[in-house]
Amino acid sequence: MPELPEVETIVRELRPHVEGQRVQTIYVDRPRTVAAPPEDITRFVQEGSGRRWERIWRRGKFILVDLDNDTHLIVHLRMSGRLVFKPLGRPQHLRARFDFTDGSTLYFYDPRRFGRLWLVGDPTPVIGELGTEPLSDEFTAKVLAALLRGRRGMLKPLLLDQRVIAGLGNIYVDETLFRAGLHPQRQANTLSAEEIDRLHNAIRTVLTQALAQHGTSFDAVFVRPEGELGRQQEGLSVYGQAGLPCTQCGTPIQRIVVGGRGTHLCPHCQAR
DNA sequence: ATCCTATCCTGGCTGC
DNA sequence: TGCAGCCAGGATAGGA
Repeated sequence: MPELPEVETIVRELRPHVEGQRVQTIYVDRPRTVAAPPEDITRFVQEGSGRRWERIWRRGKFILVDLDNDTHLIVHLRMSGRLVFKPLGRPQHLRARFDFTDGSTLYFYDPRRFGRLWLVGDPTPVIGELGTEPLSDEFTAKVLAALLRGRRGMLKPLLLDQRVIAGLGNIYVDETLFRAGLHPQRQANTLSAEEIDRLHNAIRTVLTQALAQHGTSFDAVFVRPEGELGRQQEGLSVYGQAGLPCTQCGTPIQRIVVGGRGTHLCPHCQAR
C-alpha cells in the first residue's frame, strides 16, 4: 500500500533513469486504466508518445511527470500498483508499459486494478484538492492545530483524509497515533496543545523514518523500481502486530475497525 | 460537517 | 485437497 514514503522512494529512484528520457511507444492494457482522457487509450498513447520526460515529482500519493509540451503524466498506484524497470509481476497484471528511445522500459503492474494514469494539460483538477504536505516546512504544529479546530469527527479518519493532510495512509496513521500516544477514535478538536505537538512530531518522525528505510514492504506488495524491498516493515510498532506485545508496555496490540478501516493500537499506551 | 455504505478488484486466507 | 466465501484497502460517490 504505497503511502507518502513509498511514493517518494519510487520518485527518487525513478528520477535518475527517466528524467530527460523520450518515450517511443506506450502500451496500455484496458480503457479503465486511463483516467484522463477518460478511458481513452488511443488518445493517451498518441499524446504521450514522443514526449520527453522533463521532471518527475510527487504530491501526496500522486506521481507527476512534466512533459516537454507542457502536459503532465500522472500516476496513482492506489493499493497494489508498482512501477519497475524489469518485468516483476505476472504478465496478466501488466497495466501499462513505457518504452524509452534509449531502449529502457518502465512497467506499470497492478493486480487489483485500482491504479490509474492521467494525461492532462492542467494537473489542478487531479491534485488541486490535496491538503498540506506533512514533510514540508509549511506543516507546523500551528497549522495542524488549525486543521483540527472545529473537527468533531474521529482523529484517524481525519488523518486519512487527503484533503486535510496529503500522503498518510492506513499504515502510517496507525504508527503515528501509537507514537503520539493518542487513541484513533479521539475526537479531533479535543486535543490539548501538548497533544497536538506530539501528533505533529509523530507524523513527521514516522514518515521520515519510513523514508530513510525506503518504505514498508508489508507482505511484499511494495517493490522499489529496481526490484528491492523497503525495510520499514521491521520497524512497525502496531500495524499488522495484533496480539503481539506492545514494545513500550507489553500489553497485547489490539485490532479494531475505525471508519471501516482495520486499526491497530496499544490499548494501554493509547488510552481513550 | 460527519458518518455510513457501496463500488472498484484480486490474491490470499479461513473454514468446511 | 478443493472450493466457496470473505476480507483488505485508497479513493470517491451517494445517501442519511
